[in-house]
Amino acid sequence: MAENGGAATSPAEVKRPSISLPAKSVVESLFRGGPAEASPGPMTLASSLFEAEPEYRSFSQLLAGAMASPAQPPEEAAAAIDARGKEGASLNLGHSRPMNFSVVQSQLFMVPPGFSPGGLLDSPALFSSNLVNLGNSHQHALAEFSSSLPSSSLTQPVSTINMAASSQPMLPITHGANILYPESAFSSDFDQISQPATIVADKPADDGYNWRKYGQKQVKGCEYPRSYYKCTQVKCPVKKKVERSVDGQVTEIIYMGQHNHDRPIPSRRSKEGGAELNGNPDTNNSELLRKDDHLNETSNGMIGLLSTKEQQSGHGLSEHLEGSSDDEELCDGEAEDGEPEHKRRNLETRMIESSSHRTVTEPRIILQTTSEVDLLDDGYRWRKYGQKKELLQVHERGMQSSKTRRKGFDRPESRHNDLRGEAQP
DNA sequence: AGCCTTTGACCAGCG
DNA sequence: TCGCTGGTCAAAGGC
Repeated sequence: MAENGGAATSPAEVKRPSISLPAKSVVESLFRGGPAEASPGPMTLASSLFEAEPEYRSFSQLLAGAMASPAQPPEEAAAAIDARGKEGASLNLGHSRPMNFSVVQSQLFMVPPGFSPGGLLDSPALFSSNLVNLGNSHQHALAEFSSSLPSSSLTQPVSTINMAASSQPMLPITHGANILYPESAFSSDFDQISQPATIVADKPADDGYNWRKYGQKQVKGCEYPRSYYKCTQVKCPVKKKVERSVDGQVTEIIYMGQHNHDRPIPSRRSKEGGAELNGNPDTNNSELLRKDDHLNETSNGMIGLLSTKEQQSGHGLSEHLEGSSDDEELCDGEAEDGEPEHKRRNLETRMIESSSHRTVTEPRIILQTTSEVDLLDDGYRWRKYGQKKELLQVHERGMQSSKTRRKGFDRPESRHNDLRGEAQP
């Protein structure tokens, strides 16, 4: 039988550059106050950057401040954000910071059921054109969410979190160490249900709901087989698609639909994932969930999308840093012509549009480099050769990349969609 | 016994 | 019309 997407998908063969923290730098200060051993995720980096700037209280202020470059006064930056808010906004936090690394936040922060992106989406601070008054609770919640990312985040090239419409529980995020953050950790009813702090990748997404796998396919252009799950609750229309890497890590989860029922009782789930329930919800999660209560007021979103592919892909950072490489985040065989990718993007866009009741503006936070030559600690030395001022264009590329995943491996183009006895290694 | 996963086959949309 | 592709069905088997 044909190899699953090509034998080249072996993790050992895929060299994924990772980012390590500079021994001493501003970065170090970012982690102060956090758990001793916990390394923050990229979002933490971002949020920490925000917090390190006390004068920026609201997200809009953060944006304004971030937008302001030495050549662009904050007022102009804020105006630019106002003008482009509907298209998303980029943050340039590097203007006044001696950062010698960069983190690009792009694409996928899709809020799954329970996390109620509706709350976030309803938040004018995050998604309105004016980007006004991001409540501290939101900012804090976001920061908390970020801080809950696994420590391995720092060794990931880049964290891509995309927010779109969904009412699904927070998705687990897998990282190299098979640590998942339970989507339920962001659900409003978390307080009532004992939840794990971490779950392993054996379960694609223990979000508190019960899922039945009803299919699996090798999707063309995607590295890993995609599994199809249905919520086992009767008459619950929710489905999700999960892509896994060969080593079992979830690389992407796409939620479709909205649960029309409450979560099953924990005992039910404990049967399926007893170990998952053994974890002690750390204070971060607990607090985060309390924060999330503010966010979980509405749930109009229908699709959640989460991807860790860019985290796992060592190219993500560098390409983002180069500022024009989102288009390269294509599945194999599609990078050149882009047409199939366009099709795919349209399909996914359609999915979201058809199932969401609102127009979703994806947040896009970009931390750009400031120096011409940046040491990224990913083992390579990067030279910045360009920068675009047009946020709209950047965002549009971001929209594309949010729907595309970099495919780093060759895979057969012939029809081998069905996995026939291709057991996991 | 019930629920799950696996997997070959089928279906529908699209170019 | 045909082939490709993603999504789903459903039988079989496992736990």
